[in-house]
Formats: sequence, structure tokens, C-alpha cells
Amino acid sequence: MVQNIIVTVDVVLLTLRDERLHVAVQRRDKEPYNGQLALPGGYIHDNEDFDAEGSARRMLKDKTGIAAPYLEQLETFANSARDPRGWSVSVAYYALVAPESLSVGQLDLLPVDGLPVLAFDHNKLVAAAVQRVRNKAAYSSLACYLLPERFTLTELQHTYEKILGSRLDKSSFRRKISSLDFLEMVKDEVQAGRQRPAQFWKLKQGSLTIFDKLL
Amino acid sequence: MVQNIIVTVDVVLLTLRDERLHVAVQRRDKEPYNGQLALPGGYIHDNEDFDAEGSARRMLKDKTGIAAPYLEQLETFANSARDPRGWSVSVAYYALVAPESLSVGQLDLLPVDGLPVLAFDHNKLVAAAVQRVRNKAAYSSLACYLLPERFTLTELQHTYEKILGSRLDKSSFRRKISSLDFLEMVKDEVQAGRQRPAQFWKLKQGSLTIFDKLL
DNA sequence: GAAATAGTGTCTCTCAGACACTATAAA
DNA sequence: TTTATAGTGTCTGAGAGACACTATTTC
Repeated sequence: MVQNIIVTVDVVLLTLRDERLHVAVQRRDKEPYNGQLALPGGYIHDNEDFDAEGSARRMLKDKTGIAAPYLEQLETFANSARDPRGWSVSVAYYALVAPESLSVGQLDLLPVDGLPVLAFDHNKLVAAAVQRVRNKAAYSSLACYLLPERFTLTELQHTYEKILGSRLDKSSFRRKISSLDFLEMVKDEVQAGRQRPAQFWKLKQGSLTIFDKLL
Repeated sequence: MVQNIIVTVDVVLLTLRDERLHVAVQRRDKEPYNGQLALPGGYIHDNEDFDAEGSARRMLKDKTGIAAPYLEQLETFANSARDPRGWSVSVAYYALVAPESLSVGQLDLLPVDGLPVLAFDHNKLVAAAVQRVRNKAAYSSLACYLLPERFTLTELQHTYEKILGSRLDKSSFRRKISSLDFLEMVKDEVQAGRQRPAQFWKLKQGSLTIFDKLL
């Protein structure tokens, strides 16, 4: 059995900037699609990577310097038409980071709504990631990963609102969040401003908390 | 760039039998894992299959004769350790069928709880599929695909109960289902028995309906 | 004091769970 | 009539949405 199949990993790196979800892209410097915008990604190195998630982390590290974002497998795109070189498989991952932690190097950040045409089927990958995030955020603590480690409840609520695209009631939101008990108060740390200071919070444990739909 | 990576598709075919979820497995007749139980699956044929879902359908068709079950991509398992032949990728799918439509040929049906050790990492694939089905069934019309085309509301309720592993209230269940409006009454068709006949229903359109958690 | 935002209290309306009830068949 | 299951009606308690209120800072 001889297969002639290209195996790659691509990463949809999302962050929140100027009130909207943005995705990281870079201009390709080789064929195919030379000069076009594409997601960070590349071949799996079967002599170097242990698994596909490892490949994804390597690519993120190489291209953004980010070592430990929220990272999850998205979907696999595999057919004979997506790459002019032949039958190809892309195991797609998506990653979430706080805008602060992203020093844009070789990468550009573009709003996910109204993207230009990207290389390969990368527009599809972005669409799938955005749909997944919008959907999953509605019933989980996912939104926290788009914020820095410490944040206020108002910032968290605004993050949810930007992702979901709808207003949330402050009182209901706080009731829900505090009943779920996945946040930990950062003692003695508050956000100062020209008004009443806001309490800082952070995620309690590493794992994602799932709950009933917020909206 | 030369890659030495095996690319396969495996299918977790699930059905409901004797009150419990069962998975279809077959005994392997070649190395590696010769003689062990494994999921139906195999190499992607890059000269024959258009995409990975096509591969999955081909394998289902070849090994079960089933042409159009509910079929969805599950997750991709890709690392250097899962196959003794080297770095390998398995794009896993799961399929749901009514027990009636399954004429067990070369396949065995085993309860998903308490499976023996399967070849490769196939126990992991089954676990992932079962978790996905149990989770997704709670907030969608997924359970309908484990029933024949026509079914009664009581049968549907029992199907949900078997998947979710908990009792549902008849009145609440019917309120919910009818408010969601994804079922169509099969006029003049009822299930006879030694008591009041039950109305038959079927899915209205092809696509899955998503709703708030049942439980 | 005013302005601005953080954070809480309370009312109401909806809806899920519980459960009793009615309906329609076979024997 | 009894038995068995299909299918409906009704009460209640928990919780979400709406919104008004209090709290704490800067100026």
C-alpha cells in the first residue's frame, strides 16, 4: 500500500481586539499560493513531532512565541482538491489568547468577519473555528482564555457579549458566574480607575467548565 | 519534504440493542494486530476517495452494506505510537443506525461498556464517540437516528433514556419535543398492541435540530 | 457635592419537574 | 370490567430577565 498524501497541521489563532474577534494570518513565501495570506501551519514532522497537537504547539511557538495558550483540535479537512499538490490532510486546531500576550511578529491580525480570500481552504477553517468558539462560549468558561490571567467581572461580561454578539444582564450574569464557582478572587488586587475599584478574578483550575446556555 | 505517514479512516458504528449502546467491531485478518478485534476502517485510497467522509462511507458500505446512516466526523488521532508501522493518522468518524437496519455480517456487536481490548487505540475512539453521542443527544435530535424511520414518542423517550442513563418525565418530554417541531406525524399510521394505539412520527427534515439541554 | 462604574436586591414571568388525570385499545 | 399503555392538564418551585437600588472611587 503506497499512499501519496500530504499531512499538515494548521492553527486558527483567535483573539479579541477592538471589540471583535481577530484571526492571525501570515503571507506565504513559497508555492503553492505564494504571496497569499494563510493560517500558520505546515507539514507534520514525523521525525520530530510526537503527535498532531505537538505539531500545532511547535508551529505556534515558532511563529508567535506563544507557548501555552488554550489549544483544541477543531476538525480535519481532507480531500483531493484543497491543495494543488494532491491529496492532502489538514488537522486543524484553534487557539485562544489574550490580545496582550500577542506580540505580532510575522503575523497579521484580521477581523474574522469580512476576511479576504485566504490560501487553500483556510477561509473554511476560520469559519469553523469561529462557529465553534461562538457556540462553545455560550455554555462554558471558554471566554476566559481570551482575557489575561487576571480580569474583572465586567471585562468578562464584555468578552462574552463580544463573542455572542448580544447584551447580557449584569445581575443575571454575575449570579450565574458566581454560582458556577470556576473563578477565584485575586485577594487585595483591584482595578483602579476614576470610579469604584473592581475586584480582579482568575480561573480556578485549568480545565474548562461547562454549564447551561447563558443566552 | 518527504513524509512517512500512514493515513487511515476508522468508523465507530453505534446502535442500540438490548437497552444498551453497542459498537460494531470485526476481527482483523492481517498484521498488525492480526486476530484482534478492531473498528471497521482502513487506508484512505487517494486515487479513489474524494474526501475523508467518502472513505468512511466506502468502508461502511463495504463492511455493513449500510449506505446512508447518520455520519459525522469525530476526532483525529495522530501520533507516532498508535501504530507499530510508524507515524499514523486516523480520521475517526462515528455513525448511528437503527438496530433493524443492521444485518450483522462480518461484524460483531459488543456493548460499549466493558469492551475487551481492541487493536490500535480503538478503545479511545469508541470512548470518544460514546461521550460525544451521550453529550450531543442531550441537546439535539440525534437520538432519532438510532431508531427506524417511523417511531412512537414513547420509543423516542426510551431511546433518550437509554443514552442519557436517566429517567425523563413523559409530560415534560412531550412538551419539549412538540414545541421544537422537528417531528412530523405519520398520518393514519399507528402502532397497534394490546392497548391504546400509539401515533407514529418521523423526522421532518434531514438536519439535526439543536435545543436546550433535556436534563 | 456630581459623575462614573462596581456590585446587590427584588419582582415577575416562564418553564421544567412532579404527578394526577383522561383516552383507547385488547382480553 | 380490568389491564395496559397513550396522551393531556395542572400545580408548584427554581431560576432568568428586567431594572432599581446601594457602594466606592475620582474630580
